[in-house]
Amino acid sequence: MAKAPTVYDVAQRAGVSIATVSRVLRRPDDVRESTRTVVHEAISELGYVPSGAARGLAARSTGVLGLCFPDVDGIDEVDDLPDPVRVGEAVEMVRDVGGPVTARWSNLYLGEVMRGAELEAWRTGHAVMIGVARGLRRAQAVNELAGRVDGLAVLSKSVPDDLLAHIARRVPVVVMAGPPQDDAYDHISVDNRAGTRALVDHLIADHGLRDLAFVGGPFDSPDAHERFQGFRDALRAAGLPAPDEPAARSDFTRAGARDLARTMLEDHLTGRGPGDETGRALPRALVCSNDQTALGFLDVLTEAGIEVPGDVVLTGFDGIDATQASIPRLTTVSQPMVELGRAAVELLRSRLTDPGAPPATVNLPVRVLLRESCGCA
Amino acid sequence: MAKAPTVYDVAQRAGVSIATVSRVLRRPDDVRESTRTVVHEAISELGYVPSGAARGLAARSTGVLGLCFPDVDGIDEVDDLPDPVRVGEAVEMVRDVGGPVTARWSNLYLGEVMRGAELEAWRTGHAVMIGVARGLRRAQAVNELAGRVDGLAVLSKSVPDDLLAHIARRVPVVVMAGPPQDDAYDHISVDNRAGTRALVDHLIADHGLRDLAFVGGPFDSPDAHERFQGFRDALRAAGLPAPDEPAARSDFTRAGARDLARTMLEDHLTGRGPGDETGRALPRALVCSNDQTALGFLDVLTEAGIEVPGDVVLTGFDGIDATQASIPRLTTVSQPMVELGRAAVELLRSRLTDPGAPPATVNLPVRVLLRESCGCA
DNA sequence: ACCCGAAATGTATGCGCATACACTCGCTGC
DNA sequence: GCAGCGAGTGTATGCGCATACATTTCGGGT
Repeated sequence: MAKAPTVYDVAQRAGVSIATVSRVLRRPDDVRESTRTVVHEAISELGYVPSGAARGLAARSTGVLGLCFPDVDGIDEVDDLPDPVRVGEAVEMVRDVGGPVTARWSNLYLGEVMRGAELEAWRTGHAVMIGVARGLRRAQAVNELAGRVDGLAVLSKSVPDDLLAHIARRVPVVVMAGPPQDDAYDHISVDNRAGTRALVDHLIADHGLRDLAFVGGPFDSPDAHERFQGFRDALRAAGLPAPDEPAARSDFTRAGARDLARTMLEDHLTGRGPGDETGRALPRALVCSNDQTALGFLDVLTEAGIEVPGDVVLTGFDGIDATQASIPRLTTVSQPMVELGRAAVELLRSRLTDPGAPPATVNLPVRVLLRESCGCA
Repeated sequence: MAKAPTVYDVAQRAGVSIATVSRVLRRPDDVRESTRTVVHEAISELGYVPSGAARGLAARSTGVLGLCFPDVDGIDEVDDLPDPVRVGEAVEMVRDVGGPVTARWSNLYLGEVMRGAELEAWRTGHAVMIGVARGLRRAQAVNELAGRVDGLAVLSKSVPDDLLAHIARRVPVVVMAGPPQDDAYDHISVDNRAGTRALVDHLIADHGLRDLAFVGGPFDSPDAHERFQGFRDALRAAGLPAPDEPAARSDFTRAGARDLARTMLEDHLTGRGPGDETGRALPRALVCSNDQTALGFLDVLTEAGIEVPGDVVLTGFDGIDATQASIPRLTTVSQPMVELGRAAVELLRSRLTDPGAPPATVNLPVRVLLRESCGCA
């Protein structure tokens, strides 16, 4: 690393001009084979690696696409960081007494989106740079990311609107997993509504259920809202009355859902008076707005001796791994995480090709996974 | 995106020189407040985002750190890509009849490593660029990555030696999760040996086990080898005879482990002659070189009516999520994935600070998770 | 008012590369 | 024997910024 060799060094060593060196790398067919060989030898001997910065500057395009995620760790400032494991520390023995399974869903989610993006980027010869819009210096971080890339895919809600508007003046922006929205950006969204609709259609048509309730999510979650709409679509299509509001709202966490479930259970019991049979007052099916919610309900229902799917049918949304491990396994709707990343990059590329096209929205299809919790084998 | 504004545009609009604009961004304290305000206004009005390429070129440092992963998808060429989900396709209904839980361990693993790296990079104001050394154009991809970063963290085995040597002449390289090796690079490794040692110490000391066997991994896995060494360390320390070779070798997959387990079970049974009690011939404890192997064994043992930990004690290594969902839950050793990424970036930074220091190797401690499969509560 | 040092700002240059354009050859065709 | 041509190569320039250095402005002391 004494001093990284440049085109000039290579040119001198190979006895050619820098233009030829550059051509050997960029447009090999324009150079005679014998010359090419000489240059390659010089490159190899010197350990030459072209500077991406210089190339990017000269070519007016970096060949890098950016991916911007929200901060799932909830770290606001440098001080919030947990201490790193100290090097040389002894092996730690932990008596793991159980408790809720570690929730790494969001990490997996982001990881898969990244994988999809990287895959598609690689296919087309792009590199991927990631950034997390986190902390007080968020604006600066996002700006720097935007300054280094040819296009930026942003996970919905990870960047404040004004900041997004600012960087969008420099690079094309694709918003991932947000609600289809009528702004100036391209969008990749997940078909929450159609997914829930298909799931509930199945519950009604194939399992003959008519008494269904929807457990919603936070008020500010567009996903939860869309899923509720899908729920209503299905009910209406079946000629059933569709509620205006979810029967309840979870905070999307398993623990929160447990509390909610306990409350609901009590209400139903007391509301029916003493001596009533457990759970009879519950809806026949609970369609939850996400998996964590469904799993929390499952915990409480099982604990209370209410059988799933016998007494109550339960479904989730997202397709997290834990839904395969629960008893019974949870019927859910699987998110196209990898596709999300791929589609975002694909859309960015087409935007770069045709900057003038009107903003596009791509709605990705989902997959309904039918398992035991809805009564399927 | 008509034409991204530059410092010149901002300078003109603000009525200052480009040097002042640059200073407002890089060293705000050198600029009078009133001037700063004017410049910031111009920046905001024009939608100015500094070019990372130009800055990198001028500053001779990009502020980007690279992360290079192997291709876990096994994609060699562009043609190998699975078709992306088609847009506008209908919701797919999948009857999920069970089978092995989807193995997303490696994705999670890489994702967590990335998360750790990003976290540490963010802390110090760096960006992270990822690359997957995949396909036939691997050399080019890695070169481009190296050309764009100030330092590169490479997952062991993801880059061929000669290529690594080439790029190491341009940027500092840290090798992650490889065996401690005496090459010119900095290394971050996981203390496989001490982890297994501690685990087996526990089996011997706390559970009084004396008849233990090690289920190894592939011959070419340094990790598996180190874990075996830890196993032997513990036996020897307890005055027990230590085998020269693992009792068997798995291919690190759950399915492969199942096959292996069945074969072993048959051998033991037939070797003992008819009428013998099931499983009595098996070792009292099976220390597996990774979790997938242990889970595969668990599948087969359970199927055969052999109780874990009653008849056979079983342990794994890695700490994948599935070990929390198995019955019984698997005692294992958890990998410091996030720390791996953090430590890599930390090491890169110190290397950038002091290029002259001798190559360093950091050995990350692991955590032993004691659960039911070894007899712990 | 004037001088001097510090603070603030401007000017000029180079980072390493891609590329437009100019140039040199070796041929072909006449 | 020379114009014309294309393949191969060299020369010169600019990409947008950071920064060394030059210059101006400002404030305080006398």
